[in-house]
Amino acid sequence: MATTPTRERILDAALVAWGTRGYEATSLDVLAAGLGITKQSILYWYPSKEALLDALIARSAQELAGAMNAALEGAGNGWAKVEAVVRSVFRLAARRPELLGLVREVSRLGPPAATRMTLELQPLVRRASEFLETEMDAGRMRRHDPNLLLLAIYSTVIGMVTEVDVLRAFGEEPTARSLVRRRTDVLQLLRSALMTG
Amino acid sequence: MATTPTRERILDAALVAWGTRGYEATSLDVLAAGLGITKQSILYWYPSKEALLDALIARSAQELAGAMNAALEGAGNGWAKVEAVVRSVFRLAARRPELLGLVREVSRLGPPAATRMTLELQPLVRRASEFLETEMDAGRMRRHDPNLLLLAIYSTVIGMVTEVDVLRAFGEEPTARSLVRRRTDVLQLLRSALMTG
DNA sequence: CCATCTCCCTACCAAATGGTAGACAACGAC
DNA sequence: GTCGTTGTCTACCATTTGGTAGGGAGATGG
Repeated sequence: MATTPTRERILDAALVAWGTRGYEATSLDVLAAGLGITKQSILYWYPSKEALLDALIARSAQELAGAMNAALEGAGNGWAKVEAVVRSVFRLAARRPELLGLVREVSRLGPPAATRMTLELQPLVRRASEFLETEMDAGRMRRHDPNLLLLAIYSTVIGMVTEVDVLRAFGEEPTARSLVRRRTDVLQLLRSALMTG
Repeated sequence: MATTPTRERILDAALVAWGTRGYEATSLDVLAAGLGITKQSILYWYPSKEALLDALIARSAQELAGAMNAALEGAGNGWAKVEAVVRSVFRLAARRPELLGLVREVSRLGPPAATRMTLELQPLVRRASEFLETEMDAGRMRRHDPNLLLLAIYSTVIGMVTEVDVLRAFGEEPTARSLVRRRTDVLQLLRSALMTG
């Protein structure tokens, strides 16, 4: 197994720390200590904390968009495809729970970080919107504002983060499996609202 | 108009600042400057930053629970009541947009803050759960896990915060009115999934 | 064997943070 | 008038933060 280069290891550590404890709450020193290096080594690879966040956003957005795009371009249509896309996110989130946490964190941070991530994901959103319109034109889905549907689906996905928070507040650490099952159930609630027939 | 006592003004300022920019991101100095006082005056009323957060959580949870309780104890049943409760939150959030922001922020902060808020809202959650069970027993609502339904409804409400973030990422400041309309639409999506007949 | 480049380190620094100590003005009670 | 209380302030402080300057070990290449 090839040793991961420092550059990537820093991104990994930042993803975990910032996606769970938060950006302001995790200093470069703490980040470095967890990697067995010093803060100055981080600043060698990334000129500032903000630059590191920027790089992390770029990589994470690409990872998310990549997974969803694959499902979106794949076979099938109607509800099956909606489910396939959402499931692709769940699979990713089960492997890297901090990814969704980072999305939540970045959107909370506001511009310029949030703007950056939003722009990065925009092509994907547009493609998803087009898909929904096609489905509605074909009569396979009830007619709604596509952006509204995307928002509802997005809420379902990002709700996973909230759910983790709530469970943690009770001192309970949820398993990836239980989370995915639960979120899939919530998704099913949407199904009967969205689909015709 | 009676001048609001300092104690309350501090809570108000903290709610706005922490509910939008975040807890770690807003120092006591900044908070005090906005009030035209010094950090030491804040520390006179609240022994520490954490104690201030604690007091803020208590007051905010009470405010939220109070509004929802009134709607929950009111007349009506079935979907009308679900809508009444959610609308009561929307009305509150339209007047004090930072309230939901604080809920999001606190759940992100994790224990002990999140635990505190969760406990504070627990009675309300239990009562809501009982209401849903009554409705299902009476056949006015499809049978589901009540906690699942609450989670779905909660996602709809808290999604308002996410929506604000996303819009702000595009440099757009949403109006309270447009937000409420939008969220009500999302809520309607749930309706057909939940109700019988 | 020397020069260069890569990568991480030690040593600092200025600014900001949460918090403490204590002075001081206003004010009501006696 | 004096005394205690209340509420705010100025003056500090220790620690932490993001960031800079520069040294040095080790590989690489001529």
